[in-house]
Amino acid sequence: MALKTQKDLSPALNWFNSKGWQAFDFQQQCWSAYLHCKSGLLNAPTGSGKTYAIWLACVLQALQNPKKAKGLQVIWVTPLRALAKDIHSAMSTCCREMGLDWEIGLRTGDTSQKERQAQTKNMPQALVTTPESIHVLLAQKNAPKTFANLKAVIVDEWHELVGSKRGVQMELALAYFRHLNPKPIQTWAVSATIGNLEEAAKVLLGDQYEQCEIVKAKIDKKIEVETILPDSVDTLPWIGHLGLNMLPRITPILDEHTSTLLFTNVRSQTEIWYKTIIEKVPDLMGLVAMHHGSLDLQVRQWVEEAIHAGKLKCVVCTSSLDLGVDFRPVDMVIQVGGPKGVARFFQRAGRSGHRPGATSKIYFLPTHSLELIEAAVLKEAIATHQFESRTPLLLCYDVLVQYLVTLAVGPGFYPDEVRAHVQSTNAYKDLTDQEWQWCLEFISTGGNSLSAYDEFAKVEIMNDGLWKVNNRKTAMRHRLSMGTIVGDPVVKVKYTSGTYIGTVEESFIAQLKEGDTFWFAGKNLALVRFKDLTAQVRNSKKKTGPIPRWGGGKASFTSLLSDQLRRKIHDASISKFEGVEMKTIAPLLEKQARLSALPKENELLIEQIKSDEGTHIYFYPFEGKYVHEVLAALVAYRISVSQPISFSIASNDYGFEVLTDLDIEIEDFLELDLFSMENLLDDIKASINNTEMAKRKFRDIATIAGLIFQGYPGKGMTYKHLQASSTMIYKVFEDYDPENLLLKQAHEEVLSLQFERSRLTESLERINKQTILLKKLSKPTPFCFPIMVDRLRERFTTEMLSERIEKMQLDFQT
DNA sequence: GACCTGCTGCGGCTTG
Repeated sequence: MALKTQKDLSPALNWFNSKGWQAFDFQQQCWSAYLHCKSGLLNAPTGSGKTYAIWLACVLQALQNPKKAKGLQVIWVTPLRALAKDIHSAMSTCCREMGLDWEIGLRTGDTSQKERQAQTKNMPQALVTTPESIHVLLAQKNAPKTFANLKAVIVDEWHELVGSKRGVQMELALAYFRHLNPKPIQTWAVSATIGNLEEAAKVLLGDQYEQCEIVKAKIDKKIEVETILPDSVDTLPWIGHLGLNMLPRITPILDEHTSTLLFTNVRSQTEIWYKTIIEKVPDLMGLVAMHHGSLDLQVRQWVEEAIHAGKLKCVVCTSSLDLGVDFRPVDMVIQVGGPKGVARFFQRAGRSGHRPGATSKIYFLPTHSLELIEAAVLKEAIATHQFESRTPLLLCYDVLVQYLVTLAVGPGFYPDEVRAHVQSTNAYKDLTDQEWQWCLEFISTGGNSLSAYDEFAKVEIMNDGLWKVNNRKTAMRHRLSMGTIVGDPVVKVKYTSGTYIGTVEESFIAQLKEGDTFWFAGKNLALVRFKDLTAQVRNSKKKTGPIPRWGGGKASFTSLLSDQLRRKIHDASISKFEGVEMKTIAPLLEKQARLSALPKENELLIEQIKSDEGTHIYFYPFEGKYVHEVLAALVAYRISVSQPISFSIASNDYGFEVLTDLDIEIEDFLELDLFSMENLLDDIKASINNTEMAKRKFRDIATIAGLIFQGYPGKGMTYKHLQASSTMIYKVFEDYDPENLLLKQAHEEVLSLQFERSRLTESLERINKQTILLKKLSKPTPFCFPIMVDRLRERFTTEMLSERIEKMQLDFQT
């Protein structure tokens, strides 16, 4: 029975009061929506108590029924194991204090086998878990029984999942629950920073969207953003991303606060900052630590505990600490370098002052001069509550195939039933008959091209029409490779004693000889031997040596950030400099205007410079690195079709360069309609090395779809091996089964995810409306210099690079 | 004078 009166909420209010907290309107709103059996989305800033709001709703409803509930009632899903652990302990305490006789279970990959078995026998009333673990439960024979009594599912940090295949996996699990149970299951997403709330709610609820309620907290979370300004813009470099020269400005901030998180954008930067801090500020030795995804998990857990316990003053970290410290606020946050997106910046800011009513504070440390504009944009976007949208994924055949095998490994399935609930999701609502048949065929025979190999015919059709995996080895292999996260193979770094330190890339270790030293995890290490994907090391006294670099996804400006950035530059072009950041950078932008120009919003700036390298042409769409990479390839391709010229290309978030060693004039080529929308897709396919990228994407897709077995836990596979088997399958599909949906998906993902097709189209449309502002220059400008250096860096070592830069400066001073 | 570049995330087994 639903509750209706204010009085029914009083246990929750009392509980809040007993904690010394204050319940906000949105919490009461959330409770009454929940108590009226609604589903929906709860949107409130970090640290506002939204977690408790929704949890208390579950508890209040449970309290209505004095008998102890049988079986699993509530599932709480989080994207992180660490978060699951935190929430589990908070929920247990809450239940005890409210007098609810419920068992709260925790199930992630960390859960012991014993505990798992106990759960299978006797499910707790509430389970805190991850999307992957839910699917593991779905792969058990008794899955229908396990979830038969389910009343509610809460998906925490939904914005982290929407927009990824993990989100699609969650959609499928929710659809399964909904169709298993005739009674409606209350489904709530909890989310802080997301631009497309409504769409996110739609994705959560699929075809049950009509019952949706969006509860939006009207709390104005106070966030103070302060840019650490240089004394003058001249002291900030034009290029670079480390920001180490600003360290003297950081130390006073560390002194003034008990605990600070210092966010950097990349792992090697974290290592470098950590090293520099303890070298330059020896007082902080032992009070600073570092945290990133390639460090040993235990070390990371220790660091999280230590900052919470006040043993550390500062942790230098990457996004690895974006989440996961939900119940552990720090005093101060510093962001080094541009975060490339508003939501990410906001999220990090929220790590400080993480309490209802408290003000969060974040310092932004620009590492090169143009980042001052980014600083101004971030400040404004946060003040006006603008956040990026998370685009939900559609028709991921790989995830669907995995899901079907999961069900076949577990209870087995009848295709018609499953098709109905699969199509009730947002991701697969447009799945065609043909595509569905293809998926069924694929899991039962291996499809057109793989039917000769038994191992791909995973699912058997029983006499009664049930689709089932009977082969034990197939079932085990499937359980071993569930989930949608495909990691790159890595090299483990261990002491000779066996103590684990962390992971680096194969290519980094490959360049070292035995005895060579390097700096990693805050230690000087020497390589002893490298065998079986493990680097054995010992401590070294030598202080020199390289710092590992990890390859990974390159962040690009989000479109929200790019839009605002173009506006700021437009403002600058009419000498409008608002805010301290813009005032500080004004002299540099004026220099840009003097040397070349500042484009208005309806203009596209193109700069042409001749050097002894040849003709450099720079375009500035200000659209983020990803889009620029494609545009650069497109422009180079379209010119080269008209006459045989070869180009080298480079790009950053602001613009891109095409360079040829020939002496050309750009206006000869502008008539070619370089940015035309005609034949766009074909030209892009021809210009970028589409197949190479698609092959890499295909590796992930093939792994998710269960075509490539990643090996047994702990054993691992070398990169070469993995790539080899996926290349083989790719080739088989290409030759014998070109209509293969997984192949199609790989090409599609390259275009839509890597190259942001929709953004590309938008920016081309804009460019076509813009007037071209062509400048022929003899000296590099603040805009083009960083791109120029970026291109060189790819070809030269550091020493050679500094010589080149010196030479370049001499060249241009003439 | 300017330069060290690009994140995160989960899950599973064997068998003495």
